[in-house]
Amino acid sequence: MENDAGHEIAEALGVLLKRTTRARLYQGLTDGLGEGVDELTYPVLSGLARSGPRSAAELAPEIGLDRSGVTRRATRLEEAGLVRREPDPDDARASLLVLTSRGEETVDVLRERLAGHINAALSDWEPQEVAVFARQLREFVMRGPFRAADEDDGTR
Amino acid sequence: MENDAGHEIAEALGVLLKRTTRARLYQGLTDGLGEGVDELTYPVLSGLARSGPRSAAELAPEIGLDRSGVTRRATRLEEAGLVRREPDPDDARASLLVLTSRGEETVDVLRERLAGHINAALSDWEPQEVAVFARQLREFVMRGPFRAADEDDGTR
DNA sequence: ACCACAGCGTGCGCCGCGCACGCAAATCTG
DNA sequence: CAGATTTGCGTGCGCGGCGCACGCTGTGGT
Repeated sequence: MENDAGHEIAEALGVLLKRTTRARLYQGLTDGLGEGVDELTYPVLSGLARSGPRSAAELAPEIGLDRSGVTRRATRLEEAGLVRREPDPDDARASLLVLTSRGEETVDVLRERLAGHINAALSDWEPQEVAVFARQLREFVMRGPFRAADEDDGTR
Repeated sequence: MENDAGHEIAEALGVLLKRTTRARLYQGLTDGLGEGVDELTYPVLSGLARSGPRSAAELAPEIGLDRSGVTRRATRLEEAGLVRREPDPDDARASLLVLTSRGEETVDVLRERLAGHINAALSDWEPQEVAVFARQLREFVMRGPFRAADEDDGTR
């Protein structure tokens, strides 16, 4: 069945995921950004930048990890000075993860690098083609079949 | 920068990768297919189905793993009766990984399930929209910024 | 005031991976 | 043809990340 788009998408995703498993996001994406930040800690940074200060437990399902995993990664970022732990003003036992100024700078750099690599790879596409693809991919990811089991619908 | 497609794609990929890290491909994708097959061994099956019998070392860069990792996964599949090791007729020290009939059936089932889930998720898209997206995604994966460091160009 | 409960961080065990070693076969060299 | 080097495979070892379960502290209800 050659013209079955589902198979084609599945195949492409398979290759993509295998690659990103190893060369996680991009070779040397986090070079020169200090010790704490790597492919593992980046999702924490990105999540915090997207949603503002949050607790580790609240961040966990979004990253697809246990709370303990987020705690460890956040600790690494804390030691690197990119994340700060603040007591939740509403709940003294909860501690909020907050990006420091250096953390915000770092995530900005990472985002810029990522977008740059992607735009460069798509430089020979038609601009409207790229725009369409971006919207479709976003839609596919949001409504597609890859939703985690215990994930809220993103409306916050 | 709202209309920068690079950022939008990067964001979507980030969410996708985080999700697929945990709920690897699809919840319950490998249910009822026996003990040996899971999200880890699937790439081996898929790779063998795509390229025919190959050695573990030859398969490794495509999966993004060390040879030893492929060996272990293949061993698991072998124990489950989905993969058979055959001595390479041209080289007695090399052993080729070959899908058994059950292995082929299994990978067919998996492919069908994956394509089914994807098509279902995209059921409210225009058919030509889906086709365009599939081609673009394939193009993006093949020529995009996520190539592994030591990977051939796919032309075989 | 007491008591179940919620939230966090951490020790423990598991699992997968990369590295390096040993063995067997092939290829090279004289 | 014989010895030496290279190639390819599988496996033992150590490392690192993860999930689970525990203990501790604070919260809310009765």
